[in-house]
Amino acid sequence: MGRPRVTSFDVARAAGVSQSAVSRAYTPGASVSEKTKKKVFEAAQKLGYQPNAIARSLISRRSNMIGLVMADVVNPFYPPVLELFMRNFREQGQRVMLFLGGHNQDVDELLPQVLEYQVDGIVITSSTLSSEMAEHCNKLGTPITLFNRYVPNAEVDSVCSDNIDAARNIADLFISAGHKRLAYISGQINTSTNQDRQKGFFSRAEERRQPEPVMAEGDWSYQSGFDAALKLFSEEKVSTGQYPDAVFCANDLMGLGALDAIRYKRNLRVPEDVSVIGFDDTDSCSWHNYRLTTVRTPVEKMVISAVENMIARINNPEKEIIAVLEQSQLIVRDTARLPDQISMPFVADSLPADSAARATSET
Amino acid sequence: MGRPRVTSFDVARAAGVSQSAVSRAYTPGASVSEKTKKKVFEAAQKLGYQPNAIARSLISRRSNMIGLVMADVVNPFYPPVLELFMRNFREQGQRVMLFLGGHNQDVDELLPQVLEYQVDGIVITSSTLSSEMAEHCNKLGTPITLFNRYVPNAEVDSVCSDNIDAARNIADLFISAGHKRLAYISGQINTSTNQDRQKGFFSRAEERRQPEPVMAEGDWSYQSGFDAALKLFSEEKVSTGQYPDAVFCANDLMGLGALDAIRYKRNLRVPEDVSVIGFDDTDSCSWHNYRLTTVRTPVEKMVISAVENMIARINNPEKEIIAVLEQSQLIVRDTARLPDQISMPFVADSLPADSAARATSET
DNA sequence: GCATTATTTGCATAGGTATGCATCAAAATT
DNA sequence: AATTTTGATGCATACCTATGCAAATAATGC
Repeated sequence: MGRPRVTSFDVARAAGVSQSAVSRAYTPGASVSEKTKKKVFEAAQKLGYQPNAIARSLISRRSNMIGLVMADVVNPFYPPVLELFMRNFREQGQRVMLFLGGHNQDVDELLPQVLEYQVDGIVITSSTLSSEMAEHCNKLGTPITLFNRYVPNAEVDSVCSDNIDAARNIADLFISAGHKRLAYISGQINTSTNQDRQKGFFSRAEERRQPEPVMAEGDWSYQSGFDAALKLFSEEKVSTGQYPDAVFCANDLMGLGALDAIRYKRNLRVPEDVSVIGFDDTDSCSWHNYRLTTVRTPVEKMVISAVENMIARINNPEKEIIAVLEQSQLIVRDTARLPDQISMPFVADSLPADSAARATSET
Repeated sequence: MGRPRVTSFDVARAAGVSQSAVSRAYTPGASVSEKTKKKVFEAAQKLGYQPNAIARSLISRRSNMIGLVMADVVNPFYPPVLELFMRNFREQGQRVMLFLGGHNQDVDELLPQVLEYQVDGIVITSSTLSSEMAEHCNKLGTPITLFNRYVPNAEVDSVCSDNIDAARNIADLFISAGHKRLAYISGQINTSTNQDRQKGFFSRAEERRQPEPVMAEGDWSYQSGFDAALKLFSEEKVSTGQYPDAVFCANDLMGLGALDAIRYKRNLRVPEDVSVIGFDDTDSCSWHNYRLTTVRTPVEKMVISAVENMIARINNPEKEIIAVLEQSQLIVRDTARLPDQISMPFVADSLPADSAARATSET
């Protein structure tokens, strides 16, 4: 199948040096004179030689490949995460083998395929693996980092944001601002992300002696948020005034769906009649027609932590296991009435006053 | 660094067979008895053995890895493309090494890194490579497929959608529906995608003896579409009635931005005062508040073509070069007045009449 | 039961690079 | 000029698996 390849031996012959010399020419910091280096590169250039990373990996026992297991690229939360991982791993000289489809049960089946390729490490986003599998990887010496998933007592690193805490804060904000009828639109109920957000929201409401929030089930999608809101704001409830006055949506997509339903199907005003808060700070939240108040996870910081830690562990397998837990911020826009005192870190993302002016002034 | 690995020799010893037998046990269709196969797998199980794909690649000259070069994962057009590629390549037993950041000039620098890993093939989305680089890959026997980019006379396969034709059709639709003042909001002007869409739109307008469409420059982002629309619909133009009555946006994101600007900043009605058409059929187009009429590229079909062709070429390097060109469809929603006779393939994506009813009936 | 064919098995080698060790040349020291 | 130190080079081997070939075994036909 493959044509005869140009190898380091060919280059060596053409350059009049040994194969070792060729190898060293391509190894930064190896012991080679500038002169032979030059000879080697010239010969390589002429022959169209490229070092074979596969062969290198075999002998050096370092593939410089990271296996990245992603749950759901289509959810707009993930593309930026993917991009950040790619960029940061690349800066560390690591290539990325991508694997999709990581619901928890899948991951155990997927990992052997990843391990086959002798990746230097594995990052798993938003899914967990069995403890047996973790043990297996550990035995093989392949480090694993969980991103957005925490496993107590497990032998794996993890980098998460504190969903429970953030959701508790949202409850606090709603209540302190005087909302009386809280509601929650859930993500897929069996996911840990959803469970944490729900738990935080409900538990804080209870602590502050509020009636239990009403809940409608979604699946993270826009349409499910839209539908869920139609249920929470049934025409009957709207006509009797017995509709929620504060809705926490487990992610932005559902938040936007809910917004559209509340405003355009039920003709309620946001935030005057109803406050809505989302989660993730997806791009579309800042679109002019939405301006959804939401929670931003420090994704960049998290990815950088994950990558740095992975590299450190590859270089030192004995490194102690870490469990990073980052705090989120509230991104204040226009869809929620908030108390004077905001009880969590926040950023006001107001529209630049001159935006329209600037844009038109150039015509 | 790496612990001592479990190799096929270890398994062979434990199973009381030769290393060849172990290898064959893992090779589908190889000549091994069921009995030894069983012995091998049991020993492998006990030792935690996994075949080493790196070593296999080295000798078999097949890495079963595809290099996928993506331009811009953050643009919502691409995540579905990525997912499709992942799924289809996986079904063909191929893993994917992902590489980001492929603007044309980058690709030539990026490819050597991809080739190092002896990938069986390379897919490049939305970027081109120099003819020298194409020649280089050709010499190495590494097939290349361009996705969404066509290079006349080049020695590479390509799978594209016909942007020019689609844009011509949009112009036709606008004109036939009686629009008089056409406008175009461009993507980044140096990209071929934008150039094709622009060329098609303008050339057809000219052919039909319309005044040249006015144009505002965007960069594919929501905000740039918003800003571009503010320019096209300056307050002065709006007050004198001299604003465009039909806007073709080079992608959906800009289309949505334009919609928001036109409706909420300029208080014009869409589609009564202005028709807007986008491109790509991104998810958010179908959101209730937008319902953007747009053009859908047959992405799935294209990815399947690209993958099938790649596999075929890997198995037969002498296969003739193909250049697939798929037609797009119009997705009819609510943002454009259209003629009675629609001159291109189309789908009416009307809101399900019972959607709201169904959603509320369950409360 | 013997000859013939089909199926398994093991041996030995190849695939392309990195690296410890020994050798050798050059530079530095006295 | 003789000796030590430094740096460059080549040799040989290891990394782990796949596969052609020959030998051995099992299955088949008569």
